[in-house]
Amino acid sequence: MYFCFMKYSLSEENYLKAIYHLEKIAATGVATNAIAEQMETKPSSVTDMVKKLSEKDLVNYIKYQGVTLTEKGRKTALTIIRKHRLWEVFLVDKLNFHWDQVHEIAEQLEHIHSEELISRLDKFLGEPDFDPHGDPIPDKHGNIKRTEKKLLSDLDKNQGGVCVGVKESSAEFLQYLDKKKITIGTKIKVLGKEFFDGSMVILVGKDQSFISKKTAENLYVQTN
Amino acid sequence: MYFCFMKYSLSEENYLKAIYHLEKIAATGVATNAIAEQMETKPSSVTDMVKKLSEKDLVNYIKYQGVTLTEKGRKTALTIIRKHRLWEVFLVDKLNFHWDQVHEIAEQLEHIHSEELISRLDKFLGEPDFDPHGDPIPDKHGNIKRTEKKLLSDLDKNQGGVCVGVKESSAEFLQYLDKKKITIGTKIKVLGKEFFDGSMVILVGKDQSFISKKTAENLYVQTN
DNA sequence: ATTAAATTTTAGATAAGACTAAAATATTGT
DNA sequence: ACAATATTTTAGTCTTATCTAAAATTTAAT
Repeated sequence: MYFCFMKYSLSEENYLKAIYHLEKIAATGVATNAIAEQMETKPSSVTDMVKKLSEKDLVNYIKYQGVTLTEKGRKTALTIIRKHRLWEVFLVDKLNFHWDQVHEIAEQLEHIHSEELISRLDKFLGEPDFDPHGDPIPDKHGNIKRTEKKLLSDLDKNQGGVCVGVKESSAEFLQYLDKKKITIGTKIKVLGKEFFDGSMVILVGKDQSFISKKTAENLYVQTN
Repeated sequence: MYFCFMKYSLSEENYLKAIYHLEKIAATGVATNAIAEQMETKPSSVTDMVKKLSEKDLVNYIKYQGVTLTEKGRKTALTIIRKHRLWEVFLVDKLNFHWDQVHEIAEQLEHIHSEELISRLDKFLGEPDFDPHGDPIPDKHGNIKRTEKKLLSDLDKNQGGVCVGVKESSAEFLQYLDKKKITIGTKIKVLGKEFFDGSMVILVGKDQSFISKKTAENLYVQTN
């Protein structure tokens, strides 16, 4: 398979991205309905688009049986995700945006077509491995650096780790974490774990903090 | 007239920009044909779009009599131009693109919708007044800083100035200037002017250089 | 194993933006 | 002034990406 830097439409790119993210969750082929919900569109529109993507060899599609990305589709989705995450780094690191403000803008920037631009942006940002939410940035070939990532709630007493991401990424949650002085790169150590409600006392930097089970279940830490 | 940060479509924005640039040249209303040529589209398409822009109060349009921008249209065009030029500065200053490589990418970036983004980008770049081609960057209200700009060919012997822009901006010309070590900000002094062909001997930085009349007629310098 | 419910697809419609061909209006040359 | 030419607009078609409503298929329930 040769390199094929075909340009796809905004809509096609968004569908590929949505399917990529849904594929990670659903073990089977991704359902039309699921895509429709994610894209905030109607199932019938999804069917149409999926047929088109299938013609272009970006997805495997059999009527009534859901969708999976082809290799070509997966690569394409990953280049879009790469762009999205690099732009997020730019917005946070260089323009001092807050990590909960950047998603919408990156949704637009990810569709700018220019290999050269992204290659230079990557260098300018210092070839980062993670975006501001702790999600890994694929390299230009679509390879993702996999890391040992655990939920904070899975750590035992006295275990420690570095915050590398969030599971839920609502603005509310991110703002809450901010108040707790927890961000990507923050070192966390579990000082105590309450049995009956799963709450924790943790060490954040040099200060103690109390967090609920729900919070601990939505925070990823790297332990190695 | 209150502030109205309506979002316009890609196509609408491109028409506004084209009309803005054509309006500077044509004294009268801008001709449908001229817009079609600039936009690489057909006159009939222009008529359709111009009607739509007129409905939205962005242009004044009377059948068969050409188009002019309304105040609202002009302001909108200027915010797009502002974005275009700021992104060009970013591409050249931060990503080390060459000034003849950035136009196409900026054409895409100029359509990203976010006030906040542009405001922060502007600060990040040091609130520049000129883009890499020497064109002025409108401020957020659409005001352009006017400067005394002359063609190099209009300077007399021993007069000097700083290169602030080009009239023609083809890649060929920009590359030629580059070979001559002439870029925005380069100090130039006229050492000699040949009467019969208008060619010049000039001082570029510390070196002498020979340029043709044609070149001198396409280089803007600031003399004050 | 049928029927009921949910999901998915088809068929037909719509809106934006572009096109072609033909009609309408302006401009120009004599 | 008036025919010839150029420009501009209209009318109708096309594509992309949507939608609704109805039909087809799959899944779930008894």
